[in-house]
Amino acid sequence: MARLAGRSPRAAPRSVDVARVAGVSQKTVSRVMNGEPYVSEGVRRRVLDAAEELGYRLNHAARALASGRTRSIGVVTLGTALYGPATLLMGVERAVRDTGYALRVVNTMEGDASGIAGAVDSLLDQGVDGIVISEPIEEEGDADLSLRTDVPVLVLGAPPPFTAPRVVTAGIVADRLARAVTEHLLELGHTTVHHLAGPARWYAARDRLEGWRATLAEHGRREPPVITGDWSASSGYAAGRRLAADDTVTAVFAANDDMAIGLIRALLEAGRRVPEDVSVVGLDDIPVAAYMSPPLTTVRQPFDAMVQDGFKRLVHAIENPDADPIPAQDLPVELVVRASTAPPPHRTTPEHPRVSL
Amino acid sequence: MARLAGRSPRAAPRSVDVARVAGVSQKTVSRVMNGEPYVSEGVRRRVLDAAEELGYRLNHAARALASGRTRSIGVVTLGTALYGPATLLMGVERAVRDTGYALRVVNTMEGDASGIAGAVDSLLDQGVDGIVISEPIEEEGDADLSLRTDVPVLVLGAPPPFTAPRVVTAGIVADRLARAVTEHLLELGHTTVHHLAGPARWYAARDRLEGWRATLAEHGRREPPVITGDWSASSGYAAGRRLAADDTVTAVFAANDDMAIGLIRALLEAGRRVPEDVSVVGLDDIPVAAYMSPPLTTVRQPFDAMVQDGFKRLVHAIENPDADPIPAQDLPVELVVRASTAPPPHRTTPEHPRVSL
DNA sequence: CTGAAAGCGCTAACAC
DNA sequence: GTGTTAGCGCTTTCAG
Repeated sequence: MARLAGRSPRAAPRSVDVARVAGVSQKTVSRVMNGEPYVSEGVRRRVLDAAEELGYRLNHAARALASGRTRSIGVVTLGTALYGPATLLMGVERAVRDTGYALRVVNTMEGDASGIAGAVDSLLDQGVDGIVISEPIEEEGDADLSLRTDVPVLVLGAPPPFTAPRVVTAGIVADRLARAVTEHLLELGHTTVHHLAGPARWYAARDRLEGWRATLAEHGRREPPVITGDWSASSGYAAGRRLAADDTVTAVFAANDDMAIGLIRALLEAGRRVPEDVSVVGLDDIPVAAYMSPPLTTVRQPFDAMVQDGFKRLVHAIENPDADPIPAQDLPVELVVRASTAPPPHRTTPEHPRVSL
Repeated sequence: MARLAGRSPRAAPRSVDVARVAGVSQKTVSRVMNGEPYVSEGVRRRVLDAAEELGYRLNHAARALASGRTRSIGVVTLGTALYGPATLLMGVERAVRDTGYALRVVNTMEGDASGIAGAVDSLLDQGVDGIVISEPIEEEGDADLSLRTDVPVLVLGAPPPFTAPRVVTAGIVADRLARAVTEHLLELGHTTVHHLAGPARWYAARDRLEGWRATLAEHGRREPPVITGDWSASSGYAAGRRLAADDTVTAVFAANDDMAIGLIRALLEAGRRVPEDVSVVGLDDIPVAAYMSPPLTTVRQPFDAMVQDGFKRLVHAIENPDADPIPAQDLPVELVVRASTAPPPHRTTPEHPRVSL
């Protein structure tokens, strides 16, 4: 049945209403709203004025239905306020707003049944034009995740072995983070470096683990057993208690700053001095890292550049389906040396009878 | 012009396609997809099977256009990875997924021209059914922000003087956070408490400032000059350098943990012991707070409960436009006493000759 | 440079 | 319980 001849007074104005006021066709209004060429300046102004006067607001649902594109991109994040993921998400929001796309967010929680694939699915379901997966973690079953997607996908952080038609990745810093840390410690004179890793399911944790391992191997150093935490300061603390008992430990690389902080606390409580007895380095450079006692040596990832670069390439892939993808940019890693690292204690005989300096 | 008789093979299946396969009308498919009653079990199964077989996926844009509702809610956040805002956002994501709504995010950055109103506008523009404003800050011009919105709005964190048709707020912890801290310090025997506030534009900062001020007044204590930071550890450090120079300072309440951490570092560097010479308490209980040296005394906000409660009420307001709003729940504040607070140093002459107990 | 007509895929309202 | 009919407000295609 016809809705009604004279629409309810409070109904939102439509483009035809604007057209009527401006004295043009509805299609012309559409042209103006989309910034299409071939509209004379005079008409454009009239339309804009009419729209303004009526308080016209384009209906995105109608546009999406008619055009088949939603002009929105979806992001899959972990449901945590962890520094890395949270910073990345904010970066994506910032990047997206400049492009005119809207942002839809869905998160996977660790141990989530449907996982990333489910999240991607729900995004596809909502009809996004592109997808960003931030800090992926490994799914339950298959190691090789194949995304059944026809929209471009950007993977931020350590890229898992995704199989998807149009994937773009960013943040090829991969093992360079771990390498920078490990080499710093080795250069300081430590015989070897211990590693407090992140949860094995996180690709970011694996990258660091492998980078550390490779660096040690290249330098012909013994690889001590790995300890695994869960990114939290409390897991770092637990690890620290174990490590403190072993006085061959002189250098530890924690996979993130939170764990490094917990670790240092445990070391200190056990009477091991940092950095005199043991050097500790974290990763992230969280805002408080510089204000620890001692100030934490750490590595910083170029989150902003990473997101910006990745996003630019994602949008390119969305808008130029057939063009070649833009190559990824090479991003710098920044080692921030502060006071939690130092040369190893001097060893005369079996043990270290030595004070600072 | 007609698109084409036999749709392109790769086109997504529509509900009519499902209907054809299931041997029912298109409307029945719609009923099944929406879980409407009055569909026999047999038909429902046939439809579901057909949908599954075809890989049918409901078109949300079409649904939104036809129904006038998008089943999505928008969130306005600050573009920061600060603990409070980030945690709140994650909470909202978690809450939203259980309700079947989709989430759209837009962020305001501090000093943003359009500010919250602009963000709300862009959300309205995208057609959301409800809006969440997390941790609002004051806009450029007007103090009294009136949102021209017809959808319900949930304000998380300190509610500003919003004027909007259908606002719901959550997190009435308001001055209780500051009160808990200030009273804790006073009970320890400190004559007064200094305050390192957050940026004045943040309503959350004001709440804390006022709570601290009120508590001091109630106890008849002198109110020391306020120092203002920007939530960062480095601003806390700067404040700490100033405070360290004044040895009448025995207790400081920092408006968040990051600033408290910077503050403590500055105090320590200046040779003032924490907590023996000066007690410091933060606010948030960030994950590393317990692993500082000394472990930080702080207050924790019930973020999860706050979001859950608020969100439940928002959805209620969306789905029952005419019903009375659900009253806000009273939320607890949790003071976490660790080692950064202690009774004030013993003073022999002018001041309080007293030790603990 | 501008306009007319025909849908996009779904839900709403009403029969049967 | 189920089907029919009319749009939702845009973009698209093709004529002018």
